[in-house]
Amino acid sequence: MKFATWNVNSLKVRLPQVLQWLAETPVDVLALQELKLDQDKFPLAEIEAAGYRAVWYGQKTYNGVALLVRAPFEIEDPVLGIPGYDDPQRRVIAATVNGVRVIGAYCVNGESIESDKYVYKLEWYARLHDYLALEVEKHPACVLMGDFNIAPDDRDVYDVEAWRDKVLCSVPERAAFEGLLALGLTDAFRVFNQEDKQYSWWDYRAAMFRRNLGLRIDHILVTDALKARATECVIDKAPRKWERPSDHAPVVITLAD
DNA sequence: ATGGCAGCGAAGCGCTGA
Repeated sequence: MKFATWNVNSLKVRLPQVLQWLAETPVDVLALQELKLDQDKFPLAEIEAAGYRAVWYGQKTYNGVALLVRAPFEIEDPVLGIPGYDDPQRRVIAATVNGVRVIGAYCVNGESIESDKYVYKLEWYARLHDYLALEVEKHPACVLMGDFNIAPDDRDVYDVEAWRDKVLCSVPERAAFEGLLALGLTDAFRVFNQEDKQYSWWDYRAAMFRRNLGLRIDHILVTDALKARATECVIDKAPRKWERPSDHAPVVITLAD
C-alpha cells in the first residue's frame, strides 16, 4: 500500500493538480490539508470520478482536512476532529483503511513564539498527543500524517541561525514533536534518508524553491508494525514545479503487504 | 538566505500562512 500527505493550500484552486498527481501516483490513501472550503463545497464528484472515496472536514476560508481512499478500499470508522476537544478549527480526520488506522492532521502554525496562536499551538499539540496515545493503543497499525508545522531537527531547516528559536523550530515545538514519537511512533522519512536539505515546503517568495531553501514540516509518523512494513518514504517535489503549485510537496510512504 | 507570494473574503486591502 501507499499513503501520502499533501497540504494543497486551497482544494478549490488545487483540484486539477491533485487529480493529475493521483493519476500519476495512485496512492491508496491521500491525506489533504488546508482545503479552505466549507463542508458542503467539497468536490466529491470529481474525486469519485478519479476512482477515490473521501471523507472530509471542511470550514470556510481556513483549515480543513480530508482523506481520499482509492476504491475498492473502504473508509471505515471515520472520526472528524479530536473527540472531546471542542476546537472550532477543523484540523484532524481519521479513518481505518484496509486494517490501518489513518489520522490526517493540519497542525497549528503558531505565527510567532510571542503570539497567542503559539499558545494555542502547544495546547493543541497536547490534545493531539493524548488522542494519539489512545489511537496507538487501540490500533497497532497506525499512521499519523500531515502538515505538522514543525521542523523536527536543524537538518530540516535551510538557515539554522535565522530560524533558531523561531516558530516551527522552537524548543517547545520540537519537544511536542518528540512527545508524539515517545508514543512509539517513528518519523518514516528519516528511516530511509538522513540527508539535510530535504524539504517539504518552500515559501512562494524569493525563488525559494528554485534555490531549495525550505523546511521539512510535512511528516508521516508510523507505529512499529507499519515501520516494519515500510520500504520507502519520499518527498515528491515534482508537483511543486507545476503551474500554480501548492507551496508544499506531497510525502509518500510505501508499505509491503 | 523574506520585501518580493498566494488564497480568501471582502472590497480596491487586511488577514493568514510558514
